Amino acid sequence: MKRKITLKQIARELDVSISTVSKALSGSKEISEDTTQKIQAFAKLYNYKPNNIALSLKNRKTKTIGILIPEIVHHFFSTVIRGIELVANRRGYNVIVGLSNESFTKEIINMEMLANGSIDGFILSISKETLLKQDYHHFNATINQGIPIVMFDRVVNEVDCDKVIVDDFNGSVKAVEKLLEKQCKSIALLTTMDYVSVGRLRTQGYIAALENNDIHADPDLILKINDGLDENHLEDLELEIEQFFKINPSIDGVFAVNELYAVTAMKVARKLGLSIPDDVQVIGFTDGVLSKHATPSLTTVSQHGQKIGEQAANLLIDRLGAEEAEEAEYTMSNERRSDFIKVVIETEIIERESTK
Amino acid sequence: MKRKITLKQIARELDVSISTVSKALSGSKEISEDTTQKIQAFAKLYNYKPNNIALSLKNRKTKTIGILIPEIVHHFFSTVIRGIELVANRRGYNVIVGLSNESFTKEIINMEMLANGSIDGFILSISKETLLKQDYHHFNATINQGIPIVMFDRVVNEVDCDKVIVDDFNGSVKAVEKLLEKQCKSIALLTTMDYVSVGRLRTQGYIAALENNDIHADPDLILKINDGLDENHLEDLELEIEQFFKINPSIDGVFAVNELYAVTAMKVARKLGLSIPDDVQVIGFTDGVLSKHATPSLTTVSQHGQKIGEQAANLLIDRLGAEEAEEAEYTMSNERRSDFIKVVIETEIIERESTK
DNA sequence: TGTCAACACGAAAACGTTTTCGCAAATAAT
DNA sequence: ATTATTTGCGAAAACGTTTTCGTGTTGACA
Repeated sequence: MKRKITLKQIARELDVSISTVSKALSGSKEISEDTTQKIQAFAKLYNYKPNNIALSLKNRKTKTIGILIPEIVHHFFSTVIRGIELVANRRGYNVIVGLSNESFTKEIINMEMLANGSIDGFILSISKETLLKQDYHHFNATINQGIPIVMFDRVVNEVDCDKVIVDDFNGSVKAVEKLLEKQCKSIALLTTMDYVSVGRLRTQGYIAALENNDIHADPDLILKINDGLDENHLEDLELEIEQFFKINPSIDGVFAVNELYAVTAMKVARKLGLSIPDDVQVIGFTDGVLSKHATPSLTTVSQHGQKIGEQAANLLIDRLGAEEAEEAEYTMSNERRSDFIKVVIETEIIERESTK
Repeated sequence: MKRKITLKQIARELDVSISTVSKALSGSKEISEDTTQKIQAFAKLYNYKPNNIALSLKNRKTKTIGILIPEIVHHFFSTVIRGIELVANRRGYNVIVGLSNESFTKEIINMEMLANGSIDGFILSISKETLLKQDYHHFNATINQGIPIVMFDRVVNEVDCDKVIVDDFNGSVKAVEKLLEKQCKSIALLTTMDYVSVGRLRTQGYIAALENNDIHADPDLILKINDGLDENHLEDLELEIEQFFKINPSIDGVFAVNELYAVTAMKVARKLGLSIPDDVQVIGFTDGVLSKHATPSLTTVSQHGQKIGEQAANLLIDRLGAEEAEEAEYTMSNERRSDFIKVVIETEIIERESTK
């Protein structure tokens, strides 16, 4: 069990100073060719690699990004992580993951844990509880400490930072207009409570699309589902949707703000003897495994999670680079209130079997 | 933009030494109550938190675990991560994630990147390419450097470390026996190529279960699917399975080693006019979103990914603790070849609509 | 032979902690 | 009043780097 070798050990072994070793390894021309050769050979032999922690301490940056998301067992979030990891790695960064579990407190604890030097910046999506509480002080505190944040998907105006969002509004508009185009006359909306910003935006898109086509949005056709825990009370969800269908037999099109609602709607419809897409057409938001492999496969609004992750990572790393540059220059007394960027990722409709 | 405050700054501000501050904050009784009060108040006011990097350097441990998995957009792996994160956090550890993307090279690069001080230990699942190459030197090298590894799911005998595995063999046996119990006479197996150890084990379980019941396993009923990239050539997968069904019309039961194969089989069966579960019953391995929400919902062998993650994390952290203890004791010249633990997580059959 | 660069290298500081040890002053014991 | 013991604090080392600034040795040049 050989611990990793350090500069000091190499120095002692070769009877030179630590500085000489360091310089030789970085190829400084301050050191003679002879010693450089010798040192490099020795280092290679013992597989020397500089200790990251020591470097982090010295450089006051860790080259790692903190990701903070509400839940990881979730297709959308994991694609985002994949995107982040992809560009982070390409640009020499590591990725450390924290899970808030939709809890305000865990979000804060996680942030504080990572903000103490472990990471250079955050990429995060806000937990539901935080959204409910509307308490964003921890984000602002972190930013004030000089740690940049990039928010994605679930973002909020109260925090000044770069943001990457899905074009929820237009995505919904597109979806609903697609249904209209396919001759749906009575389009229902399956959505979440309003405090989830994406839910709200998608609802607005639904309404706007209808009104664009001179159709008055009938409140009875909107089902706001209280998703305390989503996955877990599947029965309730099914029941609720079934009731909804029974009360509104006119429904011939369904737009659901997530996959689960969409496939559940299909299930219920079939149970009620309705055929898809002949009697009811369905479009969901979020293009995940479910949509692809459901029968019939589901037409969806794809969010391009990976692209979101990539963009977020690029924004963050760019900003980290910029900060460094600023510090290097004359200290920029003019407090450059650098403007923050909001990237909107366009959605795309993927047509499958649940629409005609 | 106030950088985080350090001991040094507090010391300067309060006109005491750094050591005094440090001691006061840790509540050492070496320091008078007066100064302690003063210092603690000041620290609280300025929200002092010790710098993690500095601590890591000093203590030569980072309190973070490196997770290295082939793919994150995958229900099973993300549940494992959730499990790891859960106990890691509870036990004061952070979690840093690397993705190998099933690539041998990326696996090595990632390991080396993290092994240079960034983490205290690894939890990993081996990439397919590595499995194919059968080159495990990087794992052993890491272990020799004193960095413990815990492998899960895709493990390998050639590396001496703790392991957490699913009881693939018995899971398969249970599944097949369940089908037999439900009066299936001709049970097909949809599996992967043999180099994926879990695929092999599940295949063995299938054969054993049949033989236990005095049925000769018919090679024609075994379809080994070459999943170069799984998700991406869905069409091919469907076609291949369809051919298989046509050649073997006797099939009245299907056991698939993963969800995707199972739902695809159901899709194909339905397409061929077979009804599920009346004509064909299906059981899949891996209990993910697909199984739960497919129609009909899929009877599966659940792997308890989260439990696997929790166990793995506990094993690793226990070992890290043990190491520390060893160092503390007299240096243990007797080279305690500590025996490694292999935890087997039992599977469980979750019955749903795809079986009678 | 004396002066000056160039060369090759080392000492030391810095990043932010914790901890051991030493030392003075204050208190206690004789 | 003298010695012994506590009390309260600071100096310094250590973790592993990089980098700035010296400094001694060599060779060239006048």
